[in-house]
Amino acid sequence: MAVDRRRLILDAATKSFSMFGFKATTMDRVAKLANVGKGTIYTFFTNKEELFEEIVSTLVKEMIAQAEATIRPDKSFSENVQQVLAKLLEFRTTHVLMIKLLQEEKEIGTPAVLDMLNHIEDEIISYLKSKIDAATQKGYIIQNDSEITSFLLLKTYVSLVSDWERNHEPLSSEQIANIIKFYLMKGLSS
Amino acid sequence: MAVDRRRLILDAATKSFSMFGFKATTMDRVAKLANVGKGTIYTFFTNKEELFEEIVSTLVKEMIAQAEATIRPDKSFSENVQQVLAKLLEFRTTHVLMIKLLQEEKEIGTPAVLDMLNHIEDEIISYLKSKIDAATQKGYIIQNDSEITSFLLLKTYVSLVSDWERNHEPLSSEQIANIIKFYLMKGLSS
DNA sequence: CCTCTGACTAAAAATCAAATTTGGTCACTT
DNA sequence: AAGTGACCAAATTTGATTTTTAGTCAGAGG
Repeated sequence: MAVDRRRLILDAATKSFSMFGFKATTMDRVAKLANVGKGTIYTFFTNKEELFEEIVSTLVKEMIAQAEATIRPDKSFSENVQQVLAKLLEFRTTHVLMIKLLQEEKEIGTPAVLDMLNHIEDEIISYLKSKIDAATQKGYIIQNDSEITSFLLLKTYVSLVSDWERNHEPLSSEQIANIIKFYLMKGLSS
Repeated sequence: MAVDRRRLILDAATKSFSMFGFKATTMDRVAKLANVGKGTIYTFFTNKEELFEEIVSTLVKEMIAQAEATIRPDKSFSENVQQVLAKLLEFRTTHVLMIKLLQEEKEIGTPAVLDMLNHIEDEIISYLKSKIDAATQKGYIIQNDSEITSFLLLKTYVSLVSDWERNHEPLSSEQIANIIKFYLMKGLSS
């Protein structure tokens, strides 16, 4: 096997999705970029959506791996939650594909992109939930419903980072950390 | 003055906005409904937006009056917050104009409507803030920043009522009340 | 006078057919 | 068997044409 065509296609598609978004990325362009016949793409992926899905799936793994890497077992649960949220949210502003997806969703409202963003949100909540469940198990926090807690954690974080800016000066990460600690963590501390 | 033409126009426009939304309401239709020449509308309102604004402004006043009416001085601050939020959110599902605006924003994305919804949100937050400030003054709660508190209260409430339903069974008002109390109120209690 | 009107206009939006683009296939090459 | 690109039906874009609409204003009516 001289060249991994599947890899070539994934790399080319990732580049194109990042630069032009989902809608403006054509299968012809991906084929050209990957130096591959268009038909070859369809031997690895059943359609454009599935190709997109695989790439987003990798993106999510990358996100969670980076978040996971920030965890410091010597720090408190509350501080680690901060770290993880901060890292996850950083993706919004640094990762090119993520930026493009958020922009495409807002400006064009491509349905496939909305689906993916919802999917990403679900994955993040599910990851947070696993962390919260583990912390509950170990008695670090008290807990009613970890699903609701993770849901609210993410929603609150996103609100403070993006919605807040419509009417106010942006909040620093430190301010956000304090707010989350003040409102959401007090209820959880045992 | 036999008939209050301004009133006729406002009533007709309110009906039309409620039935057809902002975009599909034409000034001709409003004039017809109000039994008034089209030119007459422009003697009271400089343009369609301003007419709309006045109607939404009335809607907001109505909302806040209804919320205010649910306040029971003999109940706790926390319970009253619940009551007020519940009442405000009830508007989303009962008031015909509100329903139409939310639907138009989601489906067509009319910019003038988005502006109005943002405006409504701001008014609600400002109202909540005034209540929180009063409660802080009286020593019922402790408080860092009432602006952030009201912002988070509303955002959390809306998330629980609408976003939550994408993946879960809707929450009952009682459940929502408990969640808000558990997460947001503990930090506030003195 | 002064209020009110609806025919009028310029600009925006909807319509529709033709032209172009695009996702996906498959007969053929290597 | 793996890979390709010409090909096709379906979707999208274009642009010229028609229709609708916000806003105006000359004049009717009281």
